[in-house]
Amino acid sequence: MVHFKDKSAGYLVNHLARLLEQALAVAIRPLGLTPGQFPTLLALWARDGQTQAELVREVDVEQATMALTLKRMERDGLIRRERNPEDSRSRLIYLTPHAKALEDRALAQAAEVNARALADLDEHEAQQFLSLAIRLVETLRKAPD
Amino acid sequence: MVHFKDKSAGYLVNHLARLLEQALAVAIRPLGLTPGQFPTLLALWARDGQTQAELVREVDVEQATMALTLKRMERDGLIRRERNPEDSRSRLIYLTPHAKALEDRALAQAAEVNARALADLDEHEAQQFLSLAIRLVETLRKAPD
DNA sequence: GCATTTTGTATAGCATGCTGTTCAAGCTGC
DNA sequence: GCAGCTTGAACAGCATGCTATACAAAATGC
Repeated sequence: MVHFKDKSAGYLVNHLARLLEQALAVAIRPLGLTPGQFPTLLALWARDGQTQAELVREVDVEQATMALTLKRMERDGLIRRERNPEDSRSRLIYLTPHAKALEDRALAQAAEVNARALADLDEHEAQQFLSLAIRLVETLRKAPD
Repeated sequence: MVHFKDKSAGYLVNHLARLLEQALAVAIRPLGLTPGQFPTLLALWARDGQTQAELVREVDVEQATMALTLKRMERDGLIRRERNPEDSRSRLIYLTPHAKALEDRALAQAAEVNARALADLDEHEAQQFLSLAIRLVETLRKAPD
């Protein structure tokens, strides 16, 4: 019998997200990183010295979530904050040398987890899955409700 | 420029899962339900009177997670627990009449959220996405690490 | 030039997930 | 018939997400 859960995008995506997050957690634990830090690290590896508000827009989480993530990253020695000469409400967020040094190994672990998840799909199917996922994200980001 | 996040199954699925969970939260809030309760409700609507261990296997979350979810559901008047005559370590979990009465409306809301997420895809693409997602879930559930 | 609005952050409170630990009850083997 | 293993469940501690609130600094309007 086919259950609701095999026909529900929400159910499947939630389940898949938990499995992927777990796999990533295991893969990057030896580096002292956690899955929740990954999107912010990607943004900072791409461009160092951003404000919290910029990171919020790029990572698409709520400001309160980003504030807490940055607090943990600071605690863990991944970032430091310096005053922003342009706007004294905000501070600029910079990666520590330690966090910069982790980039290659962290990306390699993430790529390995992705490859493992997609292992059962051929090249075309994998690309298809990513394209469709992007379209769902875009659809939901635009939907006002 | 294409970012890592547009090529990473993990990044995309995490983002998509957050968007879908949020949309579902809004849609079922008027019913007094939360997204985390949904998988357990689906299992109990399909078969009432299961043990916690059975629900854990069906929903595929950790036992501690299920224990806490059930505690909140009990607090919210969605379930009650009765002693299991077969095994006094466990209790059988039953939906309250209130929770049973919510089934149709809750399923309708979930279906509406799924439809909205898939709105940009045609019939074939939507089916393709669900099939591929199922295969990723199965691959990761089998992977030992 | 000042009141109002907007923007940038922090914090509290809560839901949902995890690991680790503990404990009771059932099962197994000798 | 009991020691030891297995199974069912609860709870503590923590990460990651959300909403709601609060407040300071910047921008805007008149």
